[in-house]
Amino acid sequence: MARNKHPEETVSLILDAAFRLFMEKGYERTSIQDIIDNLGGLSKGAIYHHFKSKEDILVAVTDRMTEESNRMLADIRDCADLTGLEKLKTIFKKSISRPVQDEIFAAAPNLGNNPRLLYSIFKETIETAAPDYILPIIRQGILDGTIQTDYPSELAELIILAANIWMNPMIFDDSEEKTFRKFMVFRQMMQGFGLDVVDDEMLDRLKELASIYHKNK
Amino acid sequence: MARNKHPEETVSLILDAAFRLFMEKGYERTSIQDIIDNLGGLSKGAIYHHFKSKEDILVAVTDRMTEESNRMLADIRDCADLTGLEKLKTIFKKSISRPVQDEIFAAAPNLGNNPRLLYSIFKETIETAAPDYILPIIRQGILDGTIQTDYPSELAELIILAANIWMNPMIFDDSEEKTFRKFMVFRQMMQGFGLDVVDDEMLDRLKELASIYHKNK
DNA sequence: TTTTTAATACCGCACGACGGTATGTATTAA
DNA sequence: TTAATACATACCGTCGTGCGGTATTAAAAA
Repeated sequence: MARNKHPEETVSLILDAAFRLFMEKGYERTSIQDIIDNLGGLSKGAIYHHFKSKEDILVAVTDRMTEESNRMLADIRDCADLTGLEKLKTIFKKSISRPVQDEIFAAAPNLGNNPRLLYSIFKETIETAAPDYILPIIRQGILDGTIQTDYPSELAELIILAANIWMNPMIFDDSEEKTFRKFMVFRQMMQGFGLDVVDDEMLDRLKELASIYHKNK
Repeated sequence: MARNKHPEETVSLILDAAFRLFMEKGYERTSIQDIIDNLGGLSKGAIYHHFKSKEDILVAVTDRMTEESNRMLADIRDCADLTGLEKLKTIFKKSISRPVQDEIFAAAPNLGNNPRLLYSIFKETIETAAPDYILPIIRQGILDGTIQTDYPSELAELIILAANIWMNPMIFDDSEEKTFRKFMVFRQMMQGFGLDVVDDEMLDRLKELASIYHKNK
């Protein structure tokens, strides 16, 4: 393939193909050659010019996956006129009402059979989402009196673990009903922490989302 | 190596070596050749006679890891003279006071850098521990009135996920203090579900355990 | 402007290691 | 004597990766 004046387009192409293949076949069962074959004439050398290893491609793919979500989290975290508790509530509300047509759902992913990708999400959740996004919000909530806890960072971890992993439809291919039941238990857990973040409107929206997702596959 | 009249001993040797290597280097960075080299004269053919794939070895290793724990869970589950809530409490008490000198801790494992093994534990937790052990106990608790919930299987999942994954020192290499703080949040979560399963004696024992574990490495 | 230079986008082959298999052989129990 | 089985040996195809080379570009020098 001819040299591209804008190499980031090539990088993007590689990531597109890699993402799709990782989702379809899993990371381990996707070879570099598979990615090449889905790229239209690009060579192995090209890939290893832009990425230093296959693992490096996985990292880039995961980054791109969580980018949008992290941007949303950052926006809410940095919003000036919400209490800590309100921010938490906003997060769950938004994560429920996110557009369904985005590429993640379109790929009909199956992280439940994808150890490496699941591991990436898991790591991202613990090492980034919890300390960088949820924790500051909880700290604020403690200051403004809307959240009470003696262990903010552990609370942040447990909450986001439940939300990002256990309730993630990409990981658990739950039925519509099961998703709903999980959410009910999640709500009770949050209430147990004194956090009333799930209202009935959100539950309605959730049913809807689960239904759409299951029609897609 | 000469033919062994008791082939299960050979199988056990293979699993011993594989387990140690998986812990030390991770599943993916352990090659079949590595296992062979740690076996004293056993050949590749021998391994592939007893296991049909490397993946198959991983499954066997994980099974052996969770075997003891599952036996304990089964014992408690099938115990006749405890209420559901008491059984839950017994589980957490026992899992805290388990002997520290067992092989798992001796290997100073690092599941946090071991995607495949982490995935195995994760899967085992969701697909076996939750439905086969915790769920029946919760169901019993509902019947005998010591546990109240509309969503028993989801409650089982969330509880065991927090306990087996989030609070697993093999996965999270937490400091002694952090482990304790997690347990406090876990306790609060359980209380939020109306489950008072963590008493002060358990917390004391926990501090002790965390301390021993960290001296080992 | 033209020429030179240095960087870089990409090619493609070759390598060593890997997981896995086919086949052979010796030992055992029936 | 036979059939099954516990191994050994030799080999295969594929994989991730390194590397020498080439063409294209933008910046520096003329």
